[in-house]
Amino acid sequence: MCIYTFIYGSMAVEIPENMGSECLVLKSRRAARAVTRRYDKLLRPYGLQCTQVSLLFNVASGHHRSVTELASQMAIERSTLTRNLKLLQRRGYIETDSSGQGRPQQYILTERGEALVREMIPHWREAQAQLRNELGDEGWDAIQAALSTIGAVG
Amino acid sequence: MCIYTFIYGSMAVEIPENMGSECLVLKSRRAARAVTRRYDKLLRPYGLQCTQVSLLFNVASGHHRSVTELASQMAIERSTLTRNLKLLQRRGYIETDSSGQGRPQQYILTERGEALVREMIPHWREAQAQLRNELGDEGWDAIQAALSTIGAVG
DNA sequence: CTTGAAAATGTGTATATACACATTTATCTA
DNA sequence: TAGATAAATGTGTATATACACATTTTCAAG
Repeated sequence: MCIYTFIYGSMAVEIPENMGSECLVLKSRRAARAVTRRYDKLLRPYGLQCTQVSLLFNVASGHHRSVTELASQMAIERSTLTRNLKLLQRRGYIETDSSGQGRPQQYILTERGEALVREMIPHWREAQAQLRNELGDEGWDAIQAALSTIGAVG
Repeated sequence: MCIYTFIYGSMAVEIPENMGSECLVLKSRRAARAVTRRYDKLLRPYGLQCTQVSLLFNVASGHHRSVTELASQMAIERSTLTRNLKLLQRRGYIETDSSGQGRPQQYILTERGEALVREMIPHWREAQAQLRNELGDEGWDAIQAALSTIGAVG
């Protein structure tokens, strides 16, 4: 692996040359920031931030029976998810399903949340289409595949 | 675009079928979380979190003359970077270069920071190698290319 | 030298993320 | 049924991120 040496004060520090260009954690986080900013810019005029919209979509899908299960599906830390859910709940978009008796907390949409989901879907589609157009079909597909792969890193 | 309808309480809500599998913001954030967790697990025993290590590497590289410039290079919000730098400064790894007279704050490594960088480089390399091995050379290259592309999304 | 624009940084507020530890509830076994 | 075990959630603490607005410094035009 190629490195380069640069003089730093009185000492020489060797930083791997590919640190900036190949550091997976640096690049994956930068990518997430860039995409988030873009979606936020497009969706913010209509209400929530994109992270909350995608969480709302996941709740709407209903493929979960507990917070723990939803956290597992989204590959997000459970306590993080709990707090994000509380925000949506405080704003009246979701609520816990009181019909169930067990310990698990199943979140479902309120009427207001349903209305918001309906409103946001076309804007979300527009954002997707815009980026797909910018990246080209090939680029888009390659990116989707790459993100699926690293999203599954254990 | 294909959608499916599911019954939600008394109403039917239509969520795009590809919402979960193709939402770029969901997937890019999930990928960043996964990679971050992995690097953190590998690097934490040696001190800092991976986000701070990569920031430290960027400071060490010295390709910046101000916080604003560094923020631009890293595609990170300036006020975010400011706070992250303060953390490293509080721990004695970096300091502001007092030799310059202008308004810009140029952060440089302290001796302690230099020692930490030297210590972390092999561990960072090991983390990179481990993931590359898991993903295979082809997968690795494809991911690198994809992340470069979306990281540049304006 | 004054003034006004531009550059750079600082701060308040809010959300997103994760780990460690504690608490509560459900379930199984003897 | 009592006690142990597992499942699910709650909470404290710390870091990461961004936006909006304010403040400070620099610098050029006049």
